[in-house]
Amino acid sequence: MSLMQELHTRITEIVVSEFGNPEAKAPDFDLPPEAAMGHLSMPCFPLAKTCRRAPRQIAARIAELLVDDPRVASAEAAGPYLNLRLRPADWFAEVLPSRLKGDAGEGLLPDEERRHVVVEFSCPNTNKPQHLGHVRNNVLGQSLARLLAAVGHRVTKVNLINDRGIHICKSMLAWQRWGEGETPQSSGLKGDHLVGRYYVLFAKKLAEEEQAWRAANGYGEKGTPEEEQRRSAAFEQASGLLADTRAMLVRWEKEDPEIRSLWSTMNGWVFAGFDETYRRMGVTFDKVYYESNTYLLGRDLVEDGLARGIFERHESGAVQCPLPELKLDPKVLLRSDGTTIYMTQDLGTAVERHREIPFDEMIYVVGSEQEHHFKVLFTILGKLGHAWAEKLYHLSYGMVNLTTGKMKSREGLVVDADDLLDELHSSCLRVMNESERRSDFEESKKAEVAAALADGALKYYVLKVNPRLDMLYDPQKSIELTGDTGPYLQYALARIRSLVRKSGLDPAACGDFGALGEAEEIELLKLLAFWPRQVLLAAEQRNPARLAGRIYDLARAFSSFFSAHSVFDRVEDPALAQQRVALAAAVGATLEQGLELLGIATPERI
RNA sequence: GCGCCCGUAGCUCAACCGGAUAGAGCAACGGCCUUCUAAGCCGUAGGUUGAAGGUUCGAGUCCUUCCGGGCGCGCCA
Repeated sequence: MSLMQELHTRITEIVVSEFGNPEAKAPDFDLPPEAAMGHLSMPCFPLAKTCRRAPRQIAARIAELLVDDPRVASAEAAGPYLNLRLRPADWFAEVLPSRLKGDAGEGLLPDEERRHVVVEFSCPNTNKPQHLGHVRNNVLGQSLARLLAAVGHRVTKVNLINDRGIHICKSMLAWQRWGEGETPQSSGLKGDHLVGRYYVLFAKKLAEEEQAWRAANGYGEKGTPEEEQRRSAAFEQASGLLADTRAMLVRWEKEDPEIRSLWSTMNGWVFAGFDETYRRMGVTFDKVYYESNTYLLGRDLVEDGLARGIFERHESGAVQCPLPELKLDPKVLLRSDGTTIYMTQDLGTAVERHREIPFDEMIYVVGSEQEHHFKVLFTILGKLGHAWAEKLYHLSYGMVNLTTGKMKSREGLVVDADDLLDELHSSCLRVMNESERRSDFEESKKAEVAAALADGALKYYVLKVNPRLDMLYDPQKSIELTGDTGPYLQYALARIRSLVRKSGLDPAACGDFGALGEAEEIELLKLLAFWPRQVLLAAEQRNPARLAGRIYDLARAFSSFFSAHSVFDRVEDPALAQQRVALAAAVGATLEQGLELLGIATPERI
């Protein structure tokens, strides 16, 4: 048990014995708002009711009884708050070795709370390259998976690629019609970018067709909203391009060899492109599924539900699920022509997934615009009698908006993931080339470091924002490399590594910490002591942004310490140098763990 | 119309599920490299937390109403 835990237990004992309240449990320790107040604080308000005593009296009494505790250097009541100071040497001796070894400590869940968690994320379409929205998804999913694993869960990362459907046929049709046999090789384009180009081209040709159609029908002027809606619907019926696309989908479903061949060729290009982007971002999966293999799942499930009276047949012939508990209209699960829809597939996929991987919990990392869909999905699975439906969770994240407005992939108004990484890469290179300190870097080394920094800049930019919120992407700000950024964190870590290396001292060889005690050192100690709990909280709340903030706090505290004090150079007392190196190394190990949990690269030198 | 989410410094975001004086970065201004990495550090300035009520020892956080914004409510995916 850690010192903090011991003291917490001790305080609970005091509360029980002093105030005769067997139910009471001391509130969690907090950091006092001012360092001068002490190391730990505890508000005593929550105890007031059950102890039937004023908070300040409780704080005072606990302080009184703790003064003689050998683990405590000082204990005082500041009004209703209890402020404690530990003996720094003892606290350092406990925390530093533990952080150096990367012990999870309180950050590790007890065996009975560990689960097998499936995290499904990324799930791209094969009709376009990945953009910033996908980046947010990838980076969130990857980080969440690592966080959950870090606190003791077993995690399976899963990707379900949307590789079929009418939208895929659009890029296929455009390539077939206007591509003139262009390939990634002939064009020098990454496969996903090439296909994306034809998806955009399709949208352009369709818009032209619609314009011509409107002109021919005398719809030059914009009508009322109702009229416009009718016209759009009429155009959808009249469009030759759309009709051809639908025909292509039918041929695809009939496994027409020509269409299937075109499909696998173009998908192959996209997969190769995706692989490169994933590799670049350090995103990996334990299992990859393809919708072309799973899209038929679910029909039997619906038929079965119909037979069991859970679903009903509408007079049109469609099968639907009534949803009075959500106060919603019935959700159609099979169209009147018997075909399946998105929801049907998701139902089938979930059931199949649980059969294959008997998870305790599954997290879908999907944009917030699908909250309604998942609410309905989980409800229907529950109605079908799957107890695990309660263990499904939609990690809903907000949209990434641009300073110029919304992203629209059909119109090519997106920030492309690869382009953005390239831009960040050259920005990092430029800074390195301008720096005299880095004049001895080899060119290949520079490129390697720039890649790592670009990785950190992008991921941290995305991860530091609470997933739930929409975020704004500002191209100017995102290539900033100073201040609250990924490179700042990576830089702090690289400095520590260099420092420890140059000191020639073994951080682990340090047994005594009596020389430490400067304000900046204590600040670091507190952050390190709370670290395992922060990891646990971030995992519990499924919020990497929480951890990102704590990593930044730690890096900033170290930078302050580093500016204020010499670690070993010109430090007279060898014991002090040794202890400061151990402190630096412990911070380094923690930063390293934190960055790893965010999926951010940690270059040795910067 | 109904449902969900958001509104904090000029801008982008924090605030450890209700705790002490709401914090960072960027932008602005002023300092700090013959010493362990200046992608750094220190300082100045910047706020009626959209508005009004309420709940309580205590509210940016919870409740109500209003204002403003986003996203949904397909036999599309």
